[in-house]
Amino acid sequence: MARYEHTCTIRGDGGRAIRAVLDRICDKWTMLVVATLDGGHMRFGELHRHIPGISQRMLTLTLRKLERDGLVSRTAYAEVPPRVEYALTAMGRSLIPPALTLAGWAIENNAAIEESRARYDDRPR
Amino acid sequence: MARYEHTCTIRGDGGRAIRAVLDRICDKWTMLVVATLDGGHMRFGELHRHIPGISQRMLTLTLRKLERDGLVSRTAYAEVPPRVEYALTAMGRSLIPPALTLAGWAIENNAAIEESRARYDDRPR
DNA sequence: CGGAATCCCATCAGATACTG
DNA sequence: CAGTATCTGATGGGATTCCG
Repeated sequence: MARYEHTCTIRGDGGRAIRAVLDRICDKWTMLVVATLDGGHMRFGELHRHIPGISQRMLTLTLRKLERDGLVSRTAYAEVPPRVEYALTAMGRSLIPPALTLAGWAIENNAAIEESRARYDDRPR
Repeated sequence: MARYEHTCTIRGDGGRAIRAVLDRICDKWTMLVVATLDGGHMRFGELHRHIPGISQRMLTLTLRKLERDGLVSRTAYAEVPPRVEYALTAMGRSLIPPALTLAGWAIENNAAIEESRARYDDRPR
């Protein structure tokens, strides 16, 4: 009976909740940017240096999306040269613990998954 | 000082851990399939009916990937008509709690995010 | 410095048709 | 029933160039 009990939290609405979170954070860079900003406010270039592999374009797009969603605040200072600082909002910070939970799972199971893949790919046929 | 302390869990390896989990579960259907299988073993057609919007093709691809990663087991019975049952492995089940944590965050903050988006899109300019 | 604009390609994912 | 094969359009994301 209670078999589907807690599952309903994740897809009781036909998957709308989980779809919402996936649409929000499941691109290549969002989680990484949020995690990086957890260290405090940071400038654009600083972020760029701290996130290996990200392009200027994708950093901009990711930050805009996060700003739009209210997870990141953007503060531009009227200076020359320009200075722009990004920081997590309270809601942005609240995403860190759930993200850590998931990251923890990834670390714990990474080896097992790699093994499984190797086995699958080496299987006869 | 410990400002970056727990962040290192999420991206201390240059983001490899979080990248691994993202690459694994962050497509359109994986989480939904895992969540649906949490109810117990299920046949292909059953899954297809329980996941609104998924195409046969994407269900197949998603299940193959999950099987390869060792999160889902596939059992084919030599019958006519054919019967194939899918179920979560122990590792697959262990993904549910972290997923729930994230889904919970999504539900709690969904409204606030929608509001933020509306405000952002209505802003002057 | 912090972007915006453009071009281009690779992958994702839907629709449809066919099969053991 | 449980897939596979193929085609096609949509999206994601990198490289490059230009600008206030």
